Amino acid sequence: MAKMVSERADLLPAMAEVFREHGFEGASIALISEKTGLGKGSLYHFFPGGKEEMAGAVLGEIGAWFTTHVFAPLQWDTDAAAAIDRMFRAVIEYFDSGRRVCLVGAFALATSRDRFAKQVRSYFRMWKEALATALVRLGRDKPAAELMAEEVLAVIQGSLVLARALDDRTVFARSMSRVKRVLLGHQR
Amino acid sequence: MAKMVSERADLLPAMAEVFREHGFEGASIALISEKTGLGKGSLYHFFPGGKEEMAGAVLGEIGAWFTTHVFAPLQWDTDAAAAIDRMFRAVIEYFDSGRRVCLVGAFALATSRDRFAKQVRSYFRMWKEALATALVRLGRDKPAAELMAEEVLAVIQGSLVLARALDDRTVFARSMSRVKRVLLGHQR
DNA sequence: GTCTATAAAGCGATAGAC
DNA sequence: GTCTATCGCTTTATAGAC
Repeated sequence: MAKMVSERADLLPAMAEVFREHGFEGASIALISEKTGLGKGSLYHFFPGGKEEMAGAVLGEIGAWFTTHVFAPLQWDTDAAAAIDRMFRAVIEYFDSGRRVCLVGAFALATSRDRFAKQVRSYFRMWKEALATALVRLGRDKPAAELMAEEVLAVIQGSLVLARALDDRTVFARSMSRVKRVLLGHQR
Repeated sequence: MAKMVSERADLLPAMAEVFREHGFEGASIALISEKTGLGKGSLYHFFPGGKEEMAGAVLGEIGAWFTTHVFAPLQWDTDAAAAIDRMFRAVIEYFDSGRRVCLVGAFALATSRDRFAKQVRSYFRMWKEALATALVRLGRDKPAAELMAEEVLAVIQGSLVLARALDDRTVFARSMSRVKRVLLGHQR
């Protein structure tokens, strides 16, 4: 077995999965080491700040992914309806139809909220603003668009909670198509 | 300072608060001991099963509270509109207008879900069924009522996530009044 | 029923060889 | 850059005095 040389970015997906499944406190360095296949020493080499830096980096990557694939299209695409449609596709795929938890939402509920408050708030604020912008472009007035955006985010997060609680992935798919229908005005 | 003699039930509210604020893994016995004002020895006297039994008892009490104050009225009250109205009052007060997290929802997202899957599922199933029953009594047909109930629960849970993430308690109040208006058909 | 003392295990983090 | 060994601390849980 050859010794592998890693890059920081390569570790993030596996680390993200551990944090998603076990939460910040539940994700032990031993477990992260096991799931990334890297010894503790190597982990601390890449993340001298320890577990907190690891979780911060994971949140950062999640934020970047959503910025590229969801927020930016919503904000700037001239075809707002198409951007919203793509948002739902991306969300359904990302959260694996409700089988996968939203790490940012989970962190928001837990103790970790305090540690990562800035990143957590920024994630939801950007999403809300981007979606509201798309809705304005679709003809809604600003205040109504912001209320709608807020409700959509709440339904997404709540459906993830409910899907997991009821152990029923149909919940998430159902909620997403319902909300999409409301947003796009029964077009499809 | 006189030595106090406690009852198991008296400890549950303080323990619930610790679990809410720190999650299952974050709630250490030392912290629970501090917040209940009881030594570790006493805690293990009441809960020989340790932390898992403590969390289970807390979930049990939460379930009982909601059964009495929310589920039963929804299920059996002949005035369904009044029962729904009271549900929202109870929920807003219980979750302290969004400042307080839903422990059951938080457990659903975290590792603890697996341990307490039965209690978590039961809580949401009972709530959904009770609310759907009230909606049927209000004139909706069964399938529509169940969909609405599902969405209401999702909005409640999601609003709690969002309120905490954005650190904005107006989110929760706003969502609740919006959802209530939809359910009761713009009556008030 | 309450407490303190303590055991045994796991934790995050570091040191240092390679 | 990777690993193993280890430190120091906290954890859950128990034992036993009162």
